[in-house]
Amino acid sequence: MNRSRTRAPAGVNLPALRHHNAALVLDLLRAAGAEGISRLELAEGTGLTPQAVSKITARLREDGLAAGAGLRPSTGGKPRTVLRLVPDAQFAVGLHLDRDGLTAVLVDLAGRPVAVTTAPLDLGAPAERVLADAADAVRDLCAAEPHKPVLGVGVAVPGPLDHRDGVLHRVTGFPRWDGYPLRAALAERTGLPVVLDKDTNAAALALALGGAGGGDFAYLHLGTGLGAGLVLGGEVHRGARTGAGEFGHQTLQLDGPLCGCGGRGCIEALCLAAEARGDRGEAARVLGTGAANLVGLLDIDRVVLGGRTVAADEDAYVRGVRAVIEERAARGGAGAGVTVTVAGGGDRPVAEGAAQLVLAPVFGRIGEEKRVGEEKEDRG
Amino acid sequence: MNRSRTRAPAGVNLPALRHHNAALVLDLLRAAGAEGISRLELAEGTGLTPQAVSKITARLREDGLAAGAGLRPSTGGKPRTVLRLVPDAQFAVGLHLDRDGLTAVLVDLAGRPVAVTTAPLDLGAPAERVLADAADAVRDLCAAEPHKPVLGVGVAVPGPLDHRDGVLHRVTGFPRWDGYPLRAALAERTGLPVVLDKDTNAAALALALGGAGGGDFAYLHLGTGLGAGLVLGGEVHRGARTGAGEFGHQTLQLDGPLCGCGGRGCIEALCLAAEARGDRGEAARVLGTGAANLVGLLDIDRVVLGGRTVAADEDAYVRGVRAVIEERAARGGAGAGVTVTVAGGGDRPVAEGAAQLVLAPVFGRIGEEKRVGEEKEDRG
DNA sequence: TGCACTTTGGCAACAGCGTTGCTTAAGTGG
DNA sequence: CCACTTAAGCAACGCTGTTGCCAAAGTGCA
Repeated sequence: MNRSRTRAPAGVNLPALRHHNAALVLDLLRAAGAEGISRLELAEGTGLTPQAVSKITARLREDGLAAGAGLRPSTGGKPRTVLRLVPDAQFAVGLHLDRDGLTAVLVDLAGRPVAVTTAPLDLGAPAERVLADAADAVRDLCAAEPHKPVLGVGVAVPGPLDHRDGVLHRVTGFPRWDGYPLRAALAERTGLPVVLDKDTNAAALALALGGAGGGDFAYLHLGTGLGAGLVLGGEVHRGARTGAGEFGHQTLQLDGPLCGCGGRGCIEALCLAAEARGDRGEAARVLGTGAANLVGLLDIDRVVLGGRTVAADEDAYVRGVRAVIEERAARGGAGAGVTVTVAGGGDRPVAEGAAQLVLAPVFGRIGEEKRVGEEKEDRG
Repeated sequence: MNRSRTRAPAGVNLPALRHHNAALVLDLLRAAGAEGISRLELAEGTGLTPQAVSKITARLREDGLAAGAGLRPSTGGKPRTVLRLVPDAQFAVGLHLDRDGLTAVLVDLAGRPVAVTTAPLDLGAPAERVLADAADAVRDLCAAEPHKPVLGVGVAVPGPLDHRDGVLHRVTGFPRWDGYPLRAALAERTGLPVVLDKDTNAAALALALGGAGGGDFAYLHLGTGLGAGLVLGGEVHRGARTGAGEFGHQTLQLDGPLCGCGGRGCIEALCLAAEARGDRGEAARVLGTGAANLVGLLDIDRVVLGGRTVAADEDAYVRGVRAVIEERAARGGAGAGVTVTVAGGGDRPVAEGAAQLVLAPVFGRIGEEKRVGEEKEDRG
């Protein structure tokens, strides 16, 4: 009786099944990239029969989402036909609303950016103004690929927010946005579906789909603050209220120095203080200790570092974090085989990840259950 | 190309769809308990049409898994027929192998124990001996409900292990078990399917299904050591190598006192040291700080405490942990509305949770994807 | 008491899914 | 040139949930 509320209705009928399997095939096509993938490999990857894959791919080709891409060398019989995703069949817009700037990007189905816009932005300005700027950026980008369907707009924002409702909370430093229904407002302005998420989650999603291996991982963003994006089981973990990933204010030093949040011994405070006094080794060690805690708690495969502070000296941070994790693993603790890397690419991955928020359902990554029994609106 | 390995083949065909929907209905029937649930409520809960629910429940009734249970009062028309789960249609065995004792329980489909056995056990004894004791306990319990199908045996064990392979790792204090394929060995002995998991995960699963509300939560077990079981998105989070939940050796005090694991400032060391010197308030504060970290990182709804050390003074621990979380929430951090409770029931929930490891797939909770394309063995 | 109305739930027909059995296409190798 | 191998489509099929319709079983007012 109580669980019926906590679990979304997940009954599956035939259209939902069809959509699910098609998304699965599309996901494999995307992962295969430009080199493509054969029908039999798709069958193996999905667990479906080759005949079912043939039917599904035939539909995808009819819809213009897939196309043939040559033949494999024969292995003694008829050579396999290679299929590939048609990346420019559909597009999505990614928007990164930061404290001082706006980055907008139009990506194709493969996630590759085909147009990028950056502009200064004052998050402290009236909502109408910010909204207008954002809507303008979306309109300009859509003009880059006229007559091609744009699936929607993904928006990445710094502060706390609710991914489900698309409502902002107290964006740090900009209390005016508290309770603002950004998703609904932007959807009305643009006439497109809008998805809202935290910037760290968008970055994590971009990394999860960015080719650099699968597995569970944590993206740790160290800029003026410290936050995390978690990918567990191949999906972004947001928690019930999109609050997951509050990494900066984890206590790492009981009764430690006071932090801006009012707590004591927060990772963020310790890390930034060390960085401020020039002790980058200590900053990396603090970050690494927090990362090692996370690795042990969630049993993740990799840690990815990003943000301006890390970018200032990537090597030092990677080595420092890696050292702490490896030391703990060597003692018999968790963390053996965990890789530590940097995200690279500056802030653009955030905007691209925001666009992936829109693309994810197409490939069956998230938001699947919302479609059951609903009719999709078709917008041109 | 790389993602095909990280993601299990999830293609869905018609038998899989049928099983999925039937499991969904069974889950709602279980949640409804003895008071039952009507077809229309099932339809609303699953998102399927009433007619589909009628077909599915008809099959369940034929299989003896569901039965009628009276009528609802009429609301102006034909009264609804109430359906309920038939709990004693099938059973499952739960085994809790602890360092010094063995608890075995036979539960029905509703998760209620119908027979319990406890016996002393020496985990340091030869594997043959431990295995024989476990198999005997299983045989004795099965005799309690003869001629009724037993779905399998769930086994909860303290140390690190691999849930997927069913292989033990270095069980703390008992290095001999390292690499022992307990699942396969016990499956051969008993002739039943066996599922292996950590004791904290089993306890968490029992709590997740134990009626006390849904939502994501963490079970923190403080006994001779400190571990955690995480339930995220309604399912137990194990991580890729079943390593998730290593909570005791999270660093909470940089350069703090040395821990038995070789690290410094581990929660476990700080907490148990405070407890040893009689400072229970400090022990609770340490535990609460770790819990607050976890609440912020994962955005969970509740924290459940358990274990012998907590049981010695439940009030002190609950109040202490709650105080830390509420203080952080009051400052504007995460944790508003998070409840802190104790598990209660001593160690028996672990054995019951172990049995739930076997029942979970029946209700579509976990291990769904393994069934696609495979034929289930039927054992009587 | 009887009739109108509401609500439940099953029967029958149906569209559409992946599967199976078979055929055709398109290569390699002796 | 022929035997063999492998890939991929066609047709028939079983089974899914859905739809349209109707019987069953109540309530409530005349």
